[in-house]
Amino acid sequence: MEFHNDKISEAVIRRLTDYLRCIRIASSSDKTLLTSKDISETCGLKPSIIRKDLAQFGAYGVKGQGYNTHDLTRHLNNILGLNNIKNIILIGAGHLGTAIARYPGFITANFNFIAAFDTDPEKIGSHIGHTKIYSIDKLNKYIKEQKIEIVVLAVPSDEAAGIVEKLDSNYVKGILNFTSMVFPGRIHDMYVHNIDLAKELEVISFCMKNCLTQKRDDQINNE
Amino acid sequence: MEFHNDKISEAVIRRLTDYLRCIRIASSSDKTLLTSKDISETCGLKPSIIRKDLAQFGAYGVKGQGYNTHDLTRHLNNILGLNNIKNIILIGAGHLGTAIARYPGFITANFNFIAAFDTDPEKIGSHIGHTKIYSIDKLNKYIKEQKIEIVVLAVPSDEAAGIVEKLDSNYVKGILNFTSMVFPGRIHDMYVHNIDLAKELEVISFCMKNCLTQKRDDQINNE
DNA sequence: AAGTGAAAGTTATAACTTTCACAAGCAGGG
DNA sequence: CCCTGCTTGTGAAAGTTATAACTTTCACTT
Repeated sequence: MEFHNDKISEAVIRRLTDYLRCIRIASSSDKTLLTSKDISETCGLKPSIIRKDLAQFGAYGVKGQGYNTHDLTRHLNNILGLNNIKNIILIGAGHLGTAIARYPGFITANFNFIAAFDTDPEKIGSHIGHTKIYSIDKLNKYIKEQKIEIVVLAVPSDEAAGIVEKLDSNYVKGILNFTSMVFPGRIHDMYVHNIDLAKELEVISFCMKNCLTQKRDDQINNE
Repeated sequence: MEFHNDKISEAVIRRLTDYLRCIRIASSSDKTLLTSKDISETCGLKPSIIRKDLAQFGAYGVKGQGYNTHDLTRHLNNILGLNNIKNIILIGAGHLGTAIARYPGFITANFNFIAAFDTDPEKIGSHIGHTKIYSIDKLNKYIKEQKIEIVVLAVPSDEAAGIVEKLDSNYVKGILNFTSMVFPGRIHDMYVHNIDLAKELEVISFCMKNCLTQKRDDQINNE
């Protein structure tokens, strides 16, 4: 990779994905150049930080003009490693798991649900879209055979810990955890990322009442 | 409210929700006291920041002992405003919307989906659990009548902007946006919170490759 | 009833992030 | 071919956050 700086925080990465989305939205129009101001208006961040984030990875812009949407998309995809298709699996084919597997955004980002796993005998053998559901007994065998690195976990919360514990960490390096179970950032050298939908609602609910400014990491006032 | 400090960042709020979840998980055992170290081990944060976060809102702990799980839960729920039931609505009763409405974590956090809205005539009149699906034409009428403050948006991405634009901002103050559409933090005085499931996968994918440390806001190394 | 250990609360500092302000430089027009 | 306007890229300053180290206080023990 061609970028010089040696340390990038997760916050920066999150913003890069935002920029990518903003470009996607904007490029539906015929504009071929976007300025940091343009992007800032879509995603609500300040132009200065957008410029700084992008400059960190190289001078992608043209002074006086802005950023070429096509080039910038390519660069961002490259930084984020989204250029090649990554096979991932789904564990738990309930309502949420099914919805996740069908979520169109994954395809855009080049993630492919190659298989799903569940305990329910009625589900085993059926499909979610093109993704076949297998018995969870075959999970680690499949992981090994297909060298699966990323797993999406959408089982009932009380089953989550047991499954994570058993996952073959020789192959699995990342877990996207949609259960209400909380895991520390790393388990057996696997990177775990917790997403709790209710949490997001809790945050928004608090922010609604207390937020005064409109920036991302809001400063909030209480009496 | 009894807390003295006047500024709280969103990051703190996110951590508070984590603590709440950690307590929930831990309190299934018979422990009545939890230390900052206990909590740190479940959620992967450092004990010092947990103590600092909690101390900011008052001295809830007992020196030498830890935090009383019951008291701390009550305090955290109080800070986050989760003690009373909040009626919310769902817009878009597709796969994702349906899964969200069924997500058990919302009930725990006292959020109640009082109604859902969709354009599909076949869905209108049917139910997701106890939540009835109405025509989207009746959306603003319903918002006004029921004084809805929080809306969960799970429609196809290309419909998102149109719906947000039309929402009655006299009542709606918070939008939880599950579409791939990106909104700035505030629109017409409504606080918008974007959740893109693919984004989380993008972040984890990057972190997997590059993360070296195990803390939340990871420091990442590239060559 | 004093002593001890353990963990909360607190403070100071280091690390990191964001913001501002300005220099640099490209494109288009005259 | 230079001049003008505009936006990037950057370096320093401001602001913010996390961390470690320290002090306090409680409960339990003897």
